[in-house]
Amino acid sequence: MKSEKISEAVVRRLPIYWRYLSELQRREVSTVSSQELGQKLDLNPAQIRKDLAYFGDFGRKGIGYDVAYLIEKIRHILNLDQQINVVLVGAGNLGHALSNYNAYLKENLKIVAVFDAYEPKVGTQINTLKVQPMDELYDTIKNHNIRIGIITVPEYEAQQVANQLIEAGIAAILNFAPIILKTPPHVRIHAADFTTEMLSLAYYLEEGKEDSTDGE
Amino acid sequence: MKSEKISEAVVRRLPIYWRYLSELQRREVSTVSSQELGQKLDLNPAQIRKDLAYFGDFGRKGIGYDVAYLIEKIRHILNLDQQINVVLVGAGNLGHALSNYNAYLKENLKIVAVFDAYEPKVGTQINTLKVQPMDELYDTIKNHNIRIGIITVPEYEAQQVANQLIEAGIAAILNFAPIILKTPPHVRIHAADFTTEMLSLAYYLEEGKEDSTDGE
DNA sequence: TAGATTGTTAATCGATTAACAATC
DNA sequence: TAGATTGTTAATCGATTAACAATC
Repeated sequence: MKSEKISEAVVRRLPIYWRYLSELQRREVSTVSSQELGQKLDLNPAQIRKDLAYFGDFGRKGIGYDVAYLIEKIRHILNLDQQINVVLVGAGNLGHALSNYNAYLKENLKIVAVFDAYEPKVGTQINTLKVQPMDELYDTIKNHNIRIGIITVPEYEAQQVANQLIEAGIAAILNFAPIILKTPPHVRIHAADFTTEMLSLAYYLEEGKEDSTDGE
Repeated sequence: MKSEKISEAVVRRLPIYWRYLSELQRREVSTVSSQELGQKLDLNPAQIRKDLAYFGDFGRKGIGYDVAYLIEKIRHILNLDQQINVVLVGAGNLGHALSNYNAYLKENLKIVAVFDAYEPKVGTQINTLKVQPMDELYDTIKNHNIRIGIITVPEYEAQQVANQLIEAGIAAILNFAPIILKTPPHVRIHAADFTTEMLSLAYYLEEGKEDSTDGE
C-alpha cells in the first residue's frame, strides 16, 4: 500500500476490473494474469499492474492474481463493503430508468430516495420508492446518511438542486443535466450528460462527410 | 487551421464550449474572452485558446471571440451542419428516456429509428417512432444513412448488437451496456455505463468511512 | 496610445508503456 | 530448474499551463 494520490483515470478503471473479475468468478476461473485482463479489457498489462499496485501487492509473481481475492480488495477500495445510500432528484423518464438499475447496483450501493419538485409527481411510486417533495430533501439525506446524489432534473434547476444536495452534506454527485455545476472542491462531481456525449461522437464522423464513401 | 491530430480531451470540450456559447447568444452577448469562458466552465483560459486554435484563428487579439461566429465554427467542426441520423437499439426504460432527448439534440442530430429484439416490444410506439424488429436493422441503417448507434440492451446482448451495427456500416457507438465492446479500430466507441460511473464515484467517499465525521 | 486578449512556444506536469530484477 | 508473471523503475508520450510577442 503506497500513499500517492490516485488519479481519476485509475479510479475509473477499477470498476471495469471489478466487473470483469466478477464475470470470471461466475465462470469459476480462479486466477488471472494482467496479460489476460489487458487483452479482455483493451488495456496495457503494465497499466493494470501499476493500477493495482497503488493499493497493495495483490498478485503473485509467476502466478497472477487470485480472482476472488482481487474482487474482495477492489470491493474494499471502492468502499462497497459498507452500505452507500444514494438519492435521485428528478423523477422524469431518465430518473425512472436509472432507478431501475438498483437491482444491478446491489452490492451495497442503493438508491434509497427519489425527489421531484413538480407537485403532481410527488407521492407517485417509482418501483419501491415513493417520490418525495423537495422540502424533505435535507432531512432525508441526513437521516439516511445519504452520500451520493444523482441529478436528473432539467438544466435550469440543476445548480439549485446541487446546492441543496451539498448543503445537506452529500459527498459526490452524478450530474445528468447539461451544465457545469459550481461546487466546493470537496464535493466530487461527475458529468454524465447524454447530449454532450452525442455531440462529441458527432465529431468523429468526418469520414462520412462525403456521402457514399465506402469503408475506411 | 493546423492538421495535428486532435486529442479526445479536446473533442470532449467542444460541445461544452458550444453549449455555453449558445447560452450567451440567447442572452445576446456578442463577444466573449477565453478568460470569461474559463471562469464559467472551470477551465484554464490558455487551454481554451489552444483548443480552438487547433481548428483555426477564430478570435481577435485584444477583443476576444465573436459568439455567433464561434458557434458557427464549432457547429461545423462537430459536423452539425449536416443531418446526422442515429439509431437506438434496446427499447427498455433507458432507451425510452434517451429517445426523449431528441428535442434537445435537434441541431441536425436525431434518433430516427428504434429497434428491439423482444417480440412483444416490436411495433409499439416510442414518441414518434415505431419499434422495429432486429432483422430490419441492416437495411434501415443503409437506407437512412445512419451513422451513430446507441446501445441500450442488456449486457449479454450488447456485443452482438454492436457487431450488427458495425456490419451495417455505423461509424460511432454510444454504449450504455456494462461491457467493453470488441470493435474494429475505425469505429468510435464511447462508454456511458451508469453502474461503472456510480462505482467510481463510490471511491471518493473515503472520508465518510467513519460515520458522523462532520464536514471536511 | 494604453489596455486587453489572442495564438503559440516553451515549461511543466502527469499518465502510459517498456523493461527487468525478483520470485513463485 | 525453466517458464511465467508480478511490482517497480525508467523512458516515453501526451496534455495542461505559463508566458509573451503580436495586434486589435
